[in-house]
Amino acid sequence: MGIAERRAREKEELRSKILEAAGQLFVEQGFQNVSLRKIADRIEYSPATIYLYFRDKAELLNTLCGETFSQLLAALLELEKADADPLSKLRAGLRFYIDFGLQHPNHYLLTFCTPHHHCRQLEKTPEFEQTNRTALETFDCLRRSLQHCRQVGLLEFEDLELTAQTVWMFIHGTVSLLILNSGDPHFPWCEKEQLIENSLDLVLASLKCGARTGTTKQQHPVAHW
Amino acid sequence: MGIAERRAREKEELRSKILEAAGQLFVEQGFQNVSLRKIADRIEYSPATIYLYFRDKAELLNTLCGETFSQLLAALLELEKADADPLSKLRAGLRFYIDFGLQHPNHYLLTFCTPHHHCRQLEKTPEFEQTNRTALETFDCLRRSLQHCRQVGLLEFEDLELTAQTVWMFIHGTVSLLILNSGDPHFPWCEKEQLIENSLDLVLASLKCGARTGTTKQQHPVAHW
Amino acid sequence: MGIAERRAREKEELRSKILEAAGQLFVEQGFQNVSLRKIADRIEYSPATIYLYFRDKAELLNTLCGETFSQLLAALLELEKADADPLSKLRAGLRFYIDFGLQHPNHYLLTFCTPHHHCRQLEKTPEFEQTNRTALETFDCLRRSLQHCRQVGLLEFEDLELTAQTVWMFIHGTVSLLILNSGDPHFPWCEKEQLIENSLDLVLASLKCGARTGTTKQQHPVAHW
Amino acid sequence: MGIAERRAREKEELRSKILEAAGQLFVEQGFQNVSLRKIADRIEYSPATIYLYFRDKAELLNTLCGETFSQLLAALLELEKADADPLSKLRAGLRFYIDFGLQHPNHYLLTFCTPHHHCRQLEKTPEFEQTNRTALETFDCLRRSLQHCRQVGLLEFEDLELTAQTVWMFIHGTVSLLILNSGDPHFPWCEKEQLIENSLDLVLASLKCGARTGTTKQQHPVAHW
DNA sequence: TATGAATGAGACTTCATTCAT
DNA sequence: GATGAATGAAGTCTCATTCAT
Repeated sequence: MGIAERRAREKEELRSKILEAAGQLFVEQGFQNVSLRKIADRIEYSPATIYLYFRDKAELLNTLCGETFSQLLAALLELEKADADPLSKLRAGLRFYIDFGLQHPNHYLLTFCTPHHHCRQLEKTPEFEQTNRTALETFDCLRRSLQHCRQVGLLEFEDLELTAQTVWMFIHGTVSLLILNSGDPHFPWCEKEQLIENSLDLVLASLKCGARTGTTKQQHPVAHW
Repeated sequence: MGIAERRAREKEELRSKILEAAGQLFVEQGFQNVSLRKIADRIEYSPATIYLYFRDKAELLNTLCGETFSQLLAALLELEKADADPLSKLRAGLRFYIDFGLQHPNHYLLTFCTPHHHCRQLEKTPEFEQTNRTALETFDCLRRSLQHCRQVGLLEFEDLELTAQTVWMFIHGTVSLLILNSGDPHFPWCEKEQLIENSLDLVLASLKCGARTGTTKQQHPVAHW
Repeated sequence: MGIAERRAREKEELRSKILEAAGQLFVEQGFQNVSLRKIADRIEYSPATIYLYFRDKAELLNTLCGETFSQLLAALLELEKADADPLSKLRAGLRFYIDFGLQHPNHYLLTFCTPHHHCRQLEKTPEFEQTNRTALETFDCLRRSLQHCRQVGLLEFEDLELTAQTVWMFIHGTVSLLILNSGDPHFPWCEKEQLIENSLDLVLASLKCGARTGTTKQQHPVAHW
Repeated sequence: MGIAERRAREKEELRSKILEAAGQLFVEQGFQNVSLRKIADRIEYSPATIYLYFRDKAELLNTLCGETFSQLLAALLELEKADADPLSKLRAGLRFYIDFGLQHPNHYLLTFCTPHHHCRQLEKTPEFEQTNRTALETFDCLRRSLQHCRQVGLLEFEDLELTAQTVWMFIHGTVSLLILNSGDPHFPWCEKEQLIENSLDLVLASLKCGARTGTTKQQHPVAHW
């Protein structure tokens, strides 16, 4: 009994070690430059061992993304239950999303900033379906939160879906640039905390005023390249 | 003299050919799938020839991005001269930036969505310096444009630098997600044009209302992972 | 006592299961594509278990071939007992050999069409000795059958051993080409049944006429390559 | 001029070296067990170098077979011109075929005794088409030779195609067993030269007597396994 | 007895890069 | 200036085999 338990525990630990090593290497060396061999080297196991835990490289990556989403979703669902006004909760959720990305830069880049050309073949696997469902649920949190704010009159907007997607794009822009360029000495970056809070301020402000009010769509020259 | 001139001209032409072929291939096949051999094949030269023009692959890529963003800068500077109100010109500039990204998705991803681990060794090369200067100048366009709008009372904000960086982050979020996920069938994306225009609307709205007005910074739980 | 017996029986059953699964897989997937893991998967045991029954892959294969050819021998011995004239029985035996090969193409290929480089180490094992004895006995059937035919005047030939070996070579040629190329669309193969019967006709005809009669050994140019 | 020539010569030499090494290794280690690495090691070149001469392993094998056929065909066509009676020429051709196989055992096994599962993808390449055409032409030599013998009354048979294919099967049986088992100490093989000549004697005898004469197709028990 | 876990070796293949010519 | 030839390193992945439990 104890033996079986210990085995299961050890197996789970190695699995985690693989995922952790993979995540670290992605940050250190860039996603494309990490091979299964390097991951195996880092944890001092044979490359073949990895195949005992993940069918192939694609599944390893997918798992990495999936785990990230699960954690994020769980935390966001927790935040929803908080006893606070909808706007505060919206802001807290967005802030949480940003912090989460900054604390898991490798997973974030992997999930949102990397072309997933390998997904074609994964689309039918149950793991992928699961990851996908989690992602959609996560986005649902944002929809709900915005909807709440509108219902109680704290925010104004017409199209919920369009608004939610735009808000996500903005916040994603903040997270991804902070991850990628925070250490770049060639650009006079403002202080990180300031950038985050200002992002949240602007996003919420844009929805408070009623975005469309007085805004005229301008004619713009089309870029031909 | 004529001979030397012709030689110099030919040399420059081949250099351009290489860059052009590389750029095309990036668009066609995606960044990761382009090898020097493929570039060489397309222009019907030997792979070794490329090394007469670029020290290594990194330098080739860096040059390519640099040249691409020179085009962006040139176009944005052109837009500045237009005879229009500052707000329209700001909006046109942002729109142009988005379109540019969508039309050069691979260059955009390479420049803004990829960790640049290879830059260490490039930092001292004159090509890199040049690229960097271009990037800073491009960002200056945004600063100037925002400043104009504030001066004439069309927009309100306190910190110019902070605002410019935040605006860029938002717009970058729009571009990068549109590039990466526009074809993703697993997410109910809104129509691309709608997303772009809504992004511009919201960004400008946030600056019109005076972002800080009435916004209270919320206490938020810190994420521990 | 009962326990020991049951255990021995169970052990023998698992051994049979392994051999059976291996045989099936060879037919289904071709010889080269069968790994120990696939065999283990099919019987729902661990790959390691196979090593409790067979020293290594080579021994497994050897045993498999040995058992298969035991079946051939048994059937041929049965045919011998039939109440028919010797020539009919010779023909029936050869026909049986051909059919057997076509029904066990992978075993046949493995045994007769594949260089046995691994035999060196196997030569001393009792399993190999057994296999070998079976093969020799099988060939003895052919010798006996030919001898019978000669004794009763149905066939004419001088050297029994030489004749038997030649007949086997011919029939082997028929079997092996039918196995390897029967599905080849690039060659205008005659109908399989025709080829088999014609082979038998020609073989027997050659022995009826007295092969040497009137045949002059021709001078032939030696091939130098 | 001299330089280009030398280069071309050197390139051709290396190509030959690769093919030669591959052929040797097939004999020594068995076809399935030869990897590109081993071939590269033997000629003391890098594995990658082989890819400069052959697209992949399949093309290397195909070339090997193709070259063999070409040599065989050329020699057989030469034999056809000889001034001799058709029967002698037929026998000489068959003998030549046997000798050729014994002198190129690796090529022979590769071409005629190995399942060509990899050909599916090759079928459309011009190299494969060429190899195939050569093979068909080679078989045509046999057809013509048999036809000549029949025309001048030296041999009797009904169906030319059926007869040619059967003769080939017989001769192939002789060649392939001699190649594979000539060194087998477990079987009391007759002397090689005797086996060859006896094969030729029997084949020709079977066609002289008129195979069908007096041969009754026997009822035979069907093998059920 | 049976096996889960692990691995060394090796499979085919591609790539960025170098160098003699 | 241009390149044909060559390669070391690395890529993903499979396999027969071992061993502690």
